[in-house]
Amino acid sequence: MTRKREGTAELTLIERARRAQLIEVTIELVADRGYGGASLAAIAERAGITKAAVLYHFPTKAAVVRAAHQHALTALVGDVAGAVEAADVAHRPAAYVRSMVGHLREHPRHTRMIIEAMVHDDGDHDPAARWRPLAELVSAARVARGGSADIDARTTAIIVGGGIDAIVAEQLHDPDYDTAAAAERLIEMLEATLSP
Amino acid sequence: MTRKREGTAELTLIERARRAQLIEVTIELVADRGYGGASLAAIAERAGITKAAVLYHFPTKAAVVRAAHQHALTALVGDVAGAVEAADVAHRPAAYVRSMVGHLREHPRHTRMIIEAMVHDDGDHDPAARWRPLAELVSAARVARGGSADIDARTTAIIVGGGIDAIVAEQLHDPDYDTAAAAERLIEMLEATLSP
DNA sequence: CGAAAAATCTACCGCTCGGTTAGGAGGTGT
DNA sequence: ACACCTCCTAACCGAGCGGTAGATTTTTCG
Repeated sequence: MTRKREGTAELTLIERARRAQLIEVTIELVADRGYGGASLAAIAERAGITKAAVLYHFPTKAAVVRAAHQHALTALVGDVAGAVEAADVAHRPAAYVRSMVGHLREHPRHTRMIIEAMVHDDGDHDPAARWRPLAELVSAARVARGGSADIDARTTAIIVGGGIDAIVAEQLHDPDYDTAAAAERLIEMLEATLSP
Repeated sequence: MTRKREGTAELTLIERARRAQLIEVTIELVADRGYGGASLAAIAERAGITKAAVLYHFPTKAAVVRAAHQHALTALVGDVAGAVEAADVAHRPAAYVRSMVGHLREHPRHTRMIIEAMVHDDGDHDPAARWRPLAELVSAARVARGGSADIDARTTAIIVGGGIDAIVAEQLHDPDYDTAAAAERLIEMLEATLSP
């Protein structure tokens, strides 16, 4: 019986290590072969164990993928949040774009993982929701520059967010692509709508 | 043996009709339930026939999806090409964005079909290639305005293309979203990098 | 050492997938 | 009446999927 520890989990060291390893290989797999290509058998094989062992550590395949997605996502948002808070309000949208593109450049697999999970998994996920933090930074920046709160910061955020995704996608295809320059160009376009 | 007509196909009327119907329901299916949700059984059921009958008209499932994708794509590029040619060179990038967003607004299923096929199907598809026509319009427009050919029209095109995708994705989630206004905002940002 | 607990393996189940095979209904031309 | 072609169905196949059951090895610890 797959009785598992309940409540405030104190995980064994090896359990921790396995979970971390499984998350790692799942990210690799999803990044390289897409969501559908990350079957339990494939995950197990790359981790050097069997399907059943994988399902000993996670209740379902969906849980594995969810954990992998979460792992990639929290690393990203932590990084970006740090960079954004270090900037003054008027330049936070730029800092947001710069740090996000930078992080994704250094962790391309995480990128694919996040995009794949977004696109495929949860049916109707609102794109606007994903970029709402950016929308708020845009509004605040406009105010800080003496303008009115942008009445359609939502649209600006959606467009810029799409630009970020596109830059990262291009880098995934061509590792030599200069994403830093592309980010600056995107920021340039963003600034054009930011000033009053 | 599935011997099929070879060479310069003269298709029967009913064959034409079935093929068109199958393409139609495939587009619906892919748009609503994603690429993976468009199984042969699902396509057949929605068309009122059996899987085997579907495979009588198309050699493989991939061929059905390819045909559906092609159908959606040619309609789009025809529409856009017309609008672009009607504009003078300096304003063609704007016309491109406007007409593409407009077309996709009127045919939301086609949109999903195209995006889904791009993302999922053919492995490593270069995003830059998809937006290369736009990149050329950008270069030409800069020249027409007396500037130098943009040295990184590629990046501009990638960013703007990502913006288009994002606007359309948002419309798919929220049918009341004002894509026309969003397109104008995107054009505004584009124009900022277009003038010398 | 020896028992309990943790981690894993082997073997299987039911399901769905894309695709194949053999054949039959219905119209058409001779 | 017969053969032919088009369009379709019913039944099946092998592979891969996520998941389960029970035995078995490995680790932990008194």
